[in-house]
Amino acid sequence: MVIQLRDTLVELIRDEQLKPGEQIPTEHDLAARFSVSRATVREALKLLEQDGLVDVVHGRGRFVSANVGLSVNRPVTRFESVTEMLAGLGYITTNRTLSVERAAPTDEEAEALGVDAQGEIVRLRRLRLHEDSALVVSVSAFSTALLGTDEPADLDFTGSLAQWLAGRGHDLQSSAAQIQALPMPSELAALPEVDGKQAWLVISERCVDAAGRSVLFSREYHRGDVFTFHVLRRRGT
Amino acid sequence: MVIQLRDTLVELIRDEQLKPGEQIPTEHDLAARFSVSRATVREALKLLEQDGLVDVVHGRGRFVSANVGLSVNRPVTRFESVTEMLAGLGYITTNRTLSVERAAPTDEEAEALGVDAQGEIVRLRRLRLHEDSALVVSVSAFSTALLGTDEPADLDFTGSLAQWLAGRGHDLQSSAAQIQALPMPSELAALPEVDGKQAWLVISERCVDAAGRSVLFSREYHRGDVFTFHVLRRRGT
DNA sequence: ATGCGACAGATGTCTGACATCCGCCAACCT
DNA sequence: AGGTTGGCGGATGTCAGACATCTGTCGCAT
Repeated sequence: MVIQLRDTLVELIRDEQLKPGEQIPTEHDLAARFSVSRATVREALKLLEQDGLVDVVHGRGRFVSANVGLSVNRPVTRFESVTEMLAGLGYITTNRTLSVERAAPTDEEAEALGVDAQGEIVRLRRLRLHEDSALVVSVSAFSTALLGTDEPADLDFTGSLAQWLAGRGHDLQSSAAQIQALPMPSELAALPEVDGKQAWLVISERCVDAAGRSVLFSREYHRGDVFTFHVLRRRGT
Repeated sequence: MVIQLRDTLVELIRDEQLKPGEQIPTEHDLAARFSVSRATVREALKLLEQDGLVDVVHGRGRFVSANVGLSVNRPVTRFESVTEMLAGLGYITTNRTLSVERAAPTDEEAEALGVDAQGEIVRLRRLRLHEDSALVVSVSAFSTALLGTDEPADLDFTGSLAQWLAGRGHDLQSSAAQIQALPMPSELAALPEVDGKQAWLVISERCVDAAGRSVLFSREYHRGDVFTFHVLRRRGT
């Protein structure tokens, strides 16, 4: 109910054309208007404050803040698989697996997955192709323990890796990501489908499942002339 | 007090080594422990829920969620000027102004600033140099109204543009930003300090002041081999 | 004119109560 | 014996009312 009220209040602010600086109704009024208690109203308003949509001044009231009016479509802060992202952008792509193999982890992979640097991980390299050109190049690493009795070569990763992991009990929930602009490593740039002259927008992320375990480290190269990421930025916090 | 309690609870979760899935003390216990009312505890906990740090199950309790353990240093979601960012990363840079001039806005600039496409804006192009090499190339646009009686050429922008705007009553608060990986436009790549072969990490953002006005549209090119942005990503919301 | 206090109205916090949901377990029925 | 039901404890969700604290305003006394 608090959540519902919060969303209602957001609508109210957006729809009533309340401009930054304007005062919003008091807790008492809102409680009366929506037939809920003041405590409930306060919890909803607190959420809006944390979102930076309203500012509060003790003794005076609440005022819509500067951030209203700023919004973006698919913020990078929303965790989603490459498959989901491409579908959301309307791209029809085909997946091609370049390689699936057991290999020694890079330092980065070892640290992210919490495995020994002398150990072994599964590394999966894939292309997302659109009209015979690679839009995204993915290099993913995960623990060999997830294979169970299967060998890497037996598996079919042309679908969503996130889905495959979910089937093994690891629902990806969130990640800590790095964003860089890099050229394509020469080994991958050598492929005919991969444009080696592009700037590539690279997301390297450590993904954790619902239980908080680091399950996947992946680096996704997004073609620079195709992809744009969006994000809202705020002072403080 | 709610905010203070929220931060205390975050510490409590982090320091007590509570792992994802573990239950946190009940509202009643927390209220007793910190000598506050249950209402106050609830407001603080609601904030943690919105942050995705705890999950709540009606009738059972609250449990620390998967996102605990994920954190990054200087998230892109934190709005800061290039000057602040470079200082935070420990770079000592010198500013060089390439040009300040009245000019016709690009479509993008006109839309972001809410000015007529046939109108005029001030465009400022600057370099942040480190050891005679450009780390960041900025192209900023703002309304000519901000000049007052001054002419562009009279102004000194070697300091922080954000500070200059603040002095004119426009404290930059937040922005909606795009992130791309692009080559440097040829005109700027021609400069000896600018590496034209680099991939550049580009942030184009519309910045709004405390009153919610779109004050500044800027595009910052960050050298790809130097800069890495960080961000937390979460499912939902 | 200036300063001070009363006052209204807003948010911040507290208290106690009841509603609802969940997990558990004992009593019950078949 | 086994499955169902109902009660109970404990957790969150919501409510009503009260008081505390802060802000701006207005009127009155100096």
